[in-house]
Amino acid sequence: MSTEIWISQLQDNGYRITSARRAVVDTVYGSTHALTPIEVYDKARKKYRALGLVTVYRTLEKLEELHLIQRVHQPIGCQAFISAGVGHQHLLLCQNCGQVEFFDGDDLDSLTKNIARKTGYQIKEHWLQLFGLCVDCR
Amino acid sequence: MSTEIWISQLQDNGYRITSARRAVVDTVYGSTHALTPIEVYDKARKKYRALGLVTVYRTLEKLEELHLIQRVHQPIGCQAFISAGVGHQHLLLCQNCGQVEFFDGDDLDSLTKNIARKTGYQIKEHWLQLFGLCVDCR
DNA sequence: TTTTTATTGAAAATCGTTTTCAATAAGTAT
DNA sequence: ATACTTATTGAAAACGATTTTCAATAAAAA
Ligand SMILES: [Mn+2]
Ligand SMILES: [Mn+2]
Ligand SMILES: [Zn+2]
Ligand SMILES: [Zn+2]
Repeated sequence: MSTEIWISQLQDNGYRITSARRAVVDTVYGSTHALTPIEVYDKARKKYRALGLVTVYRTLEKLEELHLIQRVHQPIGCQAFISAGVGHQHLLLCQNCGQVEFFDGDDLDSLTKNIARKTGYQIKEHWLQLFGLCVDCR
Repeated sequence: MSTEIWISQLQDNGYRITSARRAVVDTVYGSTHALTPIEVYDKARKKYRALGLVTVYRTLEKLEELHLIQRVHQPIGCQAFISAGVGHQHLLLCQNCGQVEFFDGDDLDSLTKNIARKTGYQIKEHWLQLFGLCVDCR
């Protein structure tokens, strides 16, 4: 499990592999914190100085399109990205340090059935996110 | 239950009641769809032509501050607002027409306890949102 | 190596939002 | 009612984030 997985995915989808894209991939892949475009830019430029902010936006766009990263919605803003989890998962965020973890095993079936019955809605999907303090911050 | 409730709330908190604010309140209060600032502006200007977009932003800011409205996060964007529910509630959104409903009675206690145990996090709050098709759209 | 063309970063354009500011009008005191 | 104080207003300018344009470059194919 390394960044080469993402690189191959880009390649397999007809995208060329460049130094700029490697720098962005290296930065975002494996980050334990959600990163905004500017944050990606600042970090990635330490690996590849000539990198342009525009390319960060364009690369994030492609990674999101390939479901390799996902946008993280937070009270402070919704522009940050994190590696996408595999399969059906949800996020757990530390309100202090911004660390992100995935969890699965939520069982919302009886809940959604209930709501569907009460409201008449046909429920297609759900967003669930937990906020709290991580082991280091509690 | 009318817009006068919001008007009083504004008044009680030292804000003056103006035609511009009435137009915004009349537009947002009771809307079954989340509205963006521009959408509020377009609708409210039919009630009060001289209204400025700036005032829409400023009024929404105050309504949010008083917890009378809340921001709605969606895949397409996170700038829209809807009347805030009372107490602990969650949103149910129609993916077709954008209608918003509230629901309560979710019991996530055992889930959060589980996740807390597995991850070591101290969980403080949660976001839960359901998406689907409303009665009219299904 | 040569050729093709996707990708690049700089600069300009655009979009949503915020700030500035002088004029106005809401609420209060007279 | 009238005068007074000051919060509120909308227009214009400023701002920050994102997107578009474009000529130069470099990745991949021939
Ligand atoms: Mn789930
Ligand atoms: Mn809940
Ligand atoms: Zn933490
Ligand atoms: Zn609908």
